[in-house]
Amino acid sequence: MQSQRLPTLEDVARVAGVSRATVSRVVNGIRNVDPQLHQQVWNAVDQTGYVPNRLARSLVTRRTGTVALVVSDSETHDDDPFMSRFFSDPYFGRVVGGLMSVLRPAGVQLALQMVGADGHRRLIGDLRNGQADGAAVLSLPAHDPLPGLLATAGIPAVLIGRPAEPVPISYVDLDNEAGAALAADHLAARGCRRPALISGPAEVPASVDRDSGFRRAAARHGHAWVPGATGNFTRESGATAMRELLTAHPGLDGVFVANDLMALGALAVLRESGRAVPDDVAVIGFDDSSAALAAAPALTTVRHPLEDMSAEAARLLLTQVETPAGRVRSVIYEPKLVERQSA
Amino acid sequence: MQSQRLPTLEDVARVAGVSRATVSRVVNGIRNVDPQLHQQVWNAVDQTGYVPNRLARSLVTRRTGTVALVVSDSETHDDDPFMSRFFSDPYFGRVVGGLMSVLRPAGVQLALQMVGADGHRRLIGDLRNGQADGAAVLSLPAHDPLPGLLATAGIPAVLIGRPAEPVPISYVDLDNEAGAALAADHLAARGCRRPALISGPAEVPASVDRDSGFRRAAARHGHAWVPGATGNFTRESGATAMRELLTAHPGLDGVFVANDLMALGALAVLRESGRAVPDDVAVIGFDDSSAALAAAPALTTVRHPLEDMSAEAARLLLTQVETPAGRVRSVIYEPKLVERQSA
DNA sequence: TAGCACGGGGAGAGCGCTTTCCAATGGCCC
DNA sequence: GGGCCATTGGAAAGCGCTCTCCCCGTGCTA
Repeated sequence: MQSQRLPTLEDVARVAGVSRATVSRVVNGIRNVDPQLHQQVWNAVDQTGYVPNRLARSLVTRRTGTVALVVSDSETHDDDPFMSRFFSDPYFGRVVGGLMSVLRPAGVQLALQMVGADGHRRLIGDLRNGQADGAAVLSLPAHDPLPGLLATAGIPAVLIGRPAEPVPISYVDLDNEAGAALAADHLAARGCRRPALISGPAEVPASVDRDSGFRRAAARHGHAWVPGATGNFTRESGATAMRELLTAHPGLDGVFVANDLMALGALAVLRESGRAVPDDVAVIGFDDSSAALAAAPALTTVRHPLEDMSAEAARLLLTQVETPAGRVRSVIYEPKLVERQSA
Repeated sequence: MQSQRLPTLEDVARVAGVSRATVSRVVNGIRNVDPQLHQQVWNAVDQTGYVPNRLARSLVTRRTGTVALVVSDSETHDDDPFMSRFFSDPYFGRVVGGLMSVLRPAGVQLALQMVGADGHRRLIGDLRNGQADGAAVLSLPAHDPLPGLLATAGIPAVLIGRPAEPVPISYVDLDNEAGAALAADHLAARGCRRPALISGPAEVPASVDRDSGFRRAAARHGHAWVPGATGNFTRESGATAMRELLTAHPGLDGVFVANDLMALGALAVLRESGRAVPDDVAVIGFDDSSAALAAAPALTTVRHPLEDMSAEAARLLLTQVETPAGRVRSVIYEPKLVERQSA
């Protein structure tokens, strides 16, 4: 192990026979430098194997070339198994992939930050101190103070999914209402007479929108009221909800499930109960996650372009980092229905 | 936006009426400081809202409190869609979740680093410069120079999955051979007479082991030779492989698939072909990822305790960071069979 | 020929923190 | 009561880098 001192600017300068300042200029491509010196410096860099120290650089430039992906879970605790569930959910990976697709070409790195309720102050402090240039926020709990704190602190930040309370902060989101309406329309078009609904947690904005979007569209098709049950976006909760629904309304012939994972659970229960999908009961999911294709029958679902949205979030964040004075912006995506076999 | 200068140690010192050094000692809990001053300092910290600047601290301590999760894909390019595939694969999320379960309580942060072949030198440089205290490496390509480079540079690092070539570096891995043998035994126990095999890419060590493990165990059960096809760990490739297999060996009555995702594809093809699972053909997957439960019928599979392994990797990494002189270590996990409905 | 503008390079002051070294203080023993 | 050690706080030297000044030299104009 060669934990020798690493070459610094100073060393390169000595080898090249110039001053630190000049090496810095050459390395950063700032200002014209005499071509010959320029060459000398690069030779010295190669010779010494110099790599600029990002930390030192960031300390003075106040720029890190890193953005944070903040996963805010102020309501859960460290020992809560929730987190592992969250990471293995396809959701997380899609977000990371989308962010990376923009960040990587831009040479920006991604740091993962998980914060609980106690970590907010610390996080804001670190961010303001230049721990990262900005933050993409995945806000899990329904009423999260974090977006507000970020806005107040003037930290470049973009939310993935709109905040529960209005906050002057940029975000990308999906038109969840429209997506749910798509599902309702499709069910109606198939001739469903008794649609039902499995919603997500009532505090999550996306759940609420999917719920109301579906009900409103169903109403347009003459269903003044639609029976519903609630889950928490996990497979198991979807199964439970489906069982409830079946007990209370054995005659239902279509169900819209607020995400694919729950739909998977619903599908399993339907199968157990001896109902054929889609012939006896049509099922529509939401997200078009990898789970949708894995399902049998393959899930008809509402496509949630999470990768695109995350990529856009990264782009917004990057511009915001460039131009801190810029306007707060939001981009809403239109969902579309992906028709497969379950409905 | 209050982009005022943030309070520094200096400011706290002024407010508390002591020197910077004293504040530093108090904040870091180093050496006994007079209890009264101690209190004064903390008051001043609260009053100013001081948060230590991690960058500045790291610059001098040579410790960052961050480890990197390096995803090495030296064979792919930026425009390769491979990466998005990788992130949405359950694999990635499980690794992150496992690492986080150890890192978070330890107050260590995770930075995501993706490097292509061109980025190696840069990565090593950054790491040595103290960009991160160590690296957990997810090495995708078969013959990756990165592990060797890390070892030579003396950077604390742990591989998740053993390196293709022997390299003096710590790693955690699964006994893939044993896992595959489990599958073969189970198939035999069910009375399969014509087992087949869908393997992963031939260059990936895990694939090779699963392949040879299965064949060896099958041989013990009297199957001197087992027909096989190869995929690349994606669902689609699993479907293709299954089709090939079915064409060449229509009479097969059991198949071991080297990962769950491919098994999903295989299941779909089997269904199309009118074969019942497990009655006509028994299917066993590998990984016990979330996909296994989503499958219909639910997949019998070999459990790959990736979260535990990643957590252990994080632990190894952390000790290695503490004790750079420590021995190179490897931890091998034992797989076990999870019996569900597909076999 | 004197004056001036401008391009290019060096010196040095920090960025915010830790940590070594030293001085001052107090307590204790002889 | 004086000397010595342990304890505690301060001064200051960096960590490696950027960037503002400032100076020097060249080439042009008047």
